[in-house]
Amino acid sequence: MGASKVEFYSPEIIEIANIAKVFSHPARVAIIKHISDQNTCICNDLVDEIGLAQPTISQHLDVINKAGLLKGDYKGISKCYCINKKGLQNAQALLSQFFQTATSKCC
Amino acid sequence: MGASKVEFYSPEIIEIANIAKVFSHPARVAIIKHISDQNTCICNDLVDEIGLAQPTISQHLDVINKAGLLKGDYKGISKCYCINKKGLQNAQALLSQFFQTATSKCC
DNA sequence: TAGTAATATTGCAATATTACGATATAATGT
DNA sequence: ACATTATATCGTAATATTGCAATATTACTA
Repeated sequence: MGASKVEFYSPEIIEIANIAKVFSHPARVAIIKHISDQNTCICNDLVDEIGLAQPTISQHLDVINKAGLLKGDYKGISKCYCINKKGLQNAQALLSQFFQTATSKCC
Repeated sequence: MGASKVEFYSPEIIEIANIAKVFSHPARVAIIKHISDQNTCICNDLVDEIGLAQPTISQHLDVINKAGLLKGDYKGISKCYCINKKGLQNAQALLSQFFQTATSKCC
């Protein structure tokens, strides 16, 4: 991020930024889109689909997961990732509330 | 961004990521929030409000502006930034459409 | 025209992110 | 137990972002 001064912002603002950061890389948008399209997913699928190496996909999945947007269950060897609907809805609510307020107040 | 492979993604996905990137830093969220709260704004205000140096604020404003989220008019010496309501609504629409599709399809 | 104030640009240092090869871990099948 | 397969972690190189001091630019004013 560069020399960061994140500590000065309100929790609400930091939360918005953190959510947006998840979607700020096309690989993660593509991953979320692909998983939700499939309803369920295996990581190896993603490697073929997205065109990035397996560790890179794993890393992106971790970011998405830490934001609370994934549910992962092991089914045999492969890990089945699903979108955490509640998490995604929560993210949507936070962003749309921010947008709502901003657009209603602006000139 | 690190070694980047942005070229492989669909225009829709890249657009989502680009919009999200604007909101992915708390300073920019705070700037957008402050400007919309005030309806109109002078950059020097932001320096006091956000607690970053003037060049840094100017840089962030440029990012927000290039995403089409600002309207700037010179009124005297100071530049009056307003939120571009259409741009913000467009951003909101794109994101909420993505969320809508994702949540409706996921398990 | 010189001085002042507001904003933009430049250059650079500090930090964060991204990508991937190598390797570790975990579960399954033989 | 050993090989195989799927995923995670580690280490590191390449790149991007952030922040600011110094400086330039622009508009106003005396």
